[in-house]
Amino acid sequence: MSITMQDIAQKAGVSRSAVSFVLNNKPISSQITEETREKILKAANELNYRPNNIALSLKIKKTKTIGVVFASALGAGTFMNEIIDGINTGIHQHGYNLFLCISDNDWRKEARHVRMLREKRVDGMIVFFVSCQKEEKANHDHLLEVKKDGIPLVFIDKYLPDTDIDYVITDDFGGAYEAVTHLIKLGHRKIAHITAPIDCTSVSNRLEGYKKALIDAGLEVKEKYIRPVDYYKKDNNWKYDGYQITKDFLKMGEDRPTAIFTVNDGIAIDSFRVIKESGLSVPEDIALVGFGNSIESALVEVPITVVDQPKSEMGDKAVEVILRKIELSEPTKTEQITIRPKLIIRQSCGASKMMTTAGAIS
Amino acid sequence: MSITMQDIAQKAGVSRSAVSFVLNNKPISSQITEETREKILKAANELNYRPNNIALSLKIKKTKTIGVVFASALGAGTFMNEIIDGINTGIHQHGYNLFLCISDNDWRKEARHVRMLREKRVDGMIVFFVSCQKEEKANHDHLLEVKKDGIPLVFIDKYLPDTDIDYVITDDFGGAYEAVTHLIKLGHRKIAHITAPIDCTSVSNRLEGYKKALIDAGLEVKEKYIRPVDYYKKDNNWKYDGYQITKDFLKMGEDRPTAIFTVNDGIAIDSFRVIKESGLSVPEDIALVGFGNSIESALVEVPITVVDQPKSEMGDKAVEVILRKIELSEPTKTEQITIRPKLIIRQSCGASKMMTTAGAIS
DNA sequence: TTGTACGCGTTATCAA
DNA sequence: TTGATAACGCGTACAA
Repeated sequence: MSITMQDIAQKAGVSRSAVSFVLNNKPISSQITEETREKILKAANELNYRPNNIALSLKIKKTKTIGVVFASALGAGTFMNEIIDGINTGIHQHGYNLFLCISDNDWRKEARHVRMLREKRVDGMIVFFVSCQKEEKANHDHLLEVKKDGIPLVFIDKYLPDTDIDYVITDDFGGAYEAVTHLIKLGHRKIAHITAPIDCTSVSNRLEGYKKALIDAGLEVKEKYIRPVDYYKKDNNWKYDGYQITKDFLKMGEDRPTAIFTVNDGIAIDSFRVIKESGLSVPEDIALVGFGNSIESALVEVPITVVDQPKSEMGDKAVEVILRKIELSEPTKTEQITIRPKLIIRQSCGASKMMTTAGAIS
Repeated sequence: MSITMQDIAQKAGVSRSAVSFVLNNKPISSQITEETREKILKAANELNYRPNNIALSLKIKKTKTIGVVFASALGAGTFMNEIIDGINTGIHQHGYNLFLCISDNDWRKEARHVRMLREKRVDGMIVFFVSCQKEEKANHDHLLEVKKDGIPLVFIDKYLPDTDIDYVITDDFGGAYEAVTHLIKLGHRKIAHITAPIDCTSVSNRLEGYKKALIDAGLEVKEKYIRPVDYYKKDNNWKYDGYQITKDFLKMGEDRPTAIFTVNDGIAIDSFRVIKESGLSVPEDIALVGFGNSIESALVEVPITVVDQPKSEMGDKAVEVILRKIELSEPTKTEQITIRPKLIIRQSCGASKMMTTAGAIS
């Protein structure tokens, strides 16, 4: 069915070697008549020939393909898109292509995908892995196998502690620290934090940043102001429920927080709705800061101040790292990159319209 | 570097054939001692073995991979995500995987991607192609080559007229017709349409639906109410500018339209902003209906009534079609599927809170 | 220029 | 159970 060099050779009435030489512009092909060369090119063209990359890959043991695994395609607005966009740009410039897998927040599916990518002999993998699914903690053996296999692996946005696997993440600690410090500077003293009930580095680092900012400002860290959301099921997908916690905060009377810093934008938007429904207003009664900078966060009635996760930069960097590993193929040292996020000040905390920026560090 | 069956055979002290039989659960392997079988399995496990799918593909001439090409990763909110999500679900259930390419609205890049996918010997391709980029009309030869090659090809969301290539699209005509009819029923007579300056089926079908709805209601189709947007450059990407056209409409005095139907949500949001800035209000002064149902459309201050493109259904269907083509491998008849969209009534046209729905047709 | 041969890792067939 | 051998399509090296 599919056209081979043999077919071209036949049609052009030359040898298969000649075809190979010409098609690959080998130095030897300079000793081939211009006439023969054109005959070959013409035949290839007429036959709609495309080299068989599978055969090539088998031979050279390289696929020029990067496997990318994401926990969710629709999780947080365009989170995946922006990262993919970053990955994509870099990847193609270097002649690599992208194998995409979505694990739907199911670590078993993730494991299947990761093993499949190994079988497909991708040259490297960029993984946004599943931390846990409701109750059950995720298993990560399949990721360690990749490492053991010697296939370049880079985590994105979160990492596995206690391993020396490369990663590119947002400075969650620093971002949270800056967000909370911003609130403190605006005069807030009762600052709550809504966190997520999962055990992953990004979530816990944000929590730590929140605590440290309070401590550095001489404020007390109060457990009653730190609450994890619950899950609820929507469209057959587990989502976070920011409503209940916010309601709880509103019922605290005297102790009611004057500001809430949430672990992500989705929850901040939930909070906004609850606050509004209760007759209070943002930012006058309660200030709000989210984390992520999803498109939604900017479109809410009162645009929400957020820590901007540098999504496409993470994608860019992840590509840089993985290509370095692939091309050097030497046992290089671990690269663990943290990108400093910007705080985007909008209207949900009543601050002036200035913007705090910070460059990237690594 | 990579472990082969040979390595396993060696380690287990058996023949390579035995390994192959056991690993593939061949009937012949029933004649193999339970002991040998376990030795083999154990060795495979200890060596962290994964079959080489490249070698397999070369032999069986199947990659179990579908190539997916998108014009843009960030074009319209989560448009791509939702389609990919649909594609992804179906694909994995059937043991297929997904090779993703983004052409950044550049048809030359698209051509490179499509040819690359042919070289990678994907079993089929789902393509959201580039219609044109500013001034220049896109070339589609690379898509015809795929067809000529006999590789199953399905277009998504728009198609190439004058070809018999399969596609799965939204009923753009019907959706537009319903949207405009809705406006007419609400009493509007001066209904404008903002279209796009590109020559592609989805855009022109929406325009035709708009016209037909007017005609069927006995209203006149006026050219002054039909205007294409201009492009502008943002983040190195061409975007549509809905602002200027809307401003022009507002300046029409007596003839000012009382309703605007836009070819997509992004433009509807632009229009909303212009209307609001001019001191007028939606829907009291001007009603608005968009097309797409991007997340943004629901989050605007006045949530926008939109035609809901059935994105994940399009993905689903595209997979169904392509798998049918792949597995049958017989020259089956062309499948061109049109999915009827729903009109989602929100607050931008002042209609009551009911929802018009319609099932899918094909 | 050509023809021949090898190797990449697998499946598959056949004879031992 | 085991070898041995062919085939998949290509790159490459070598002898003619």
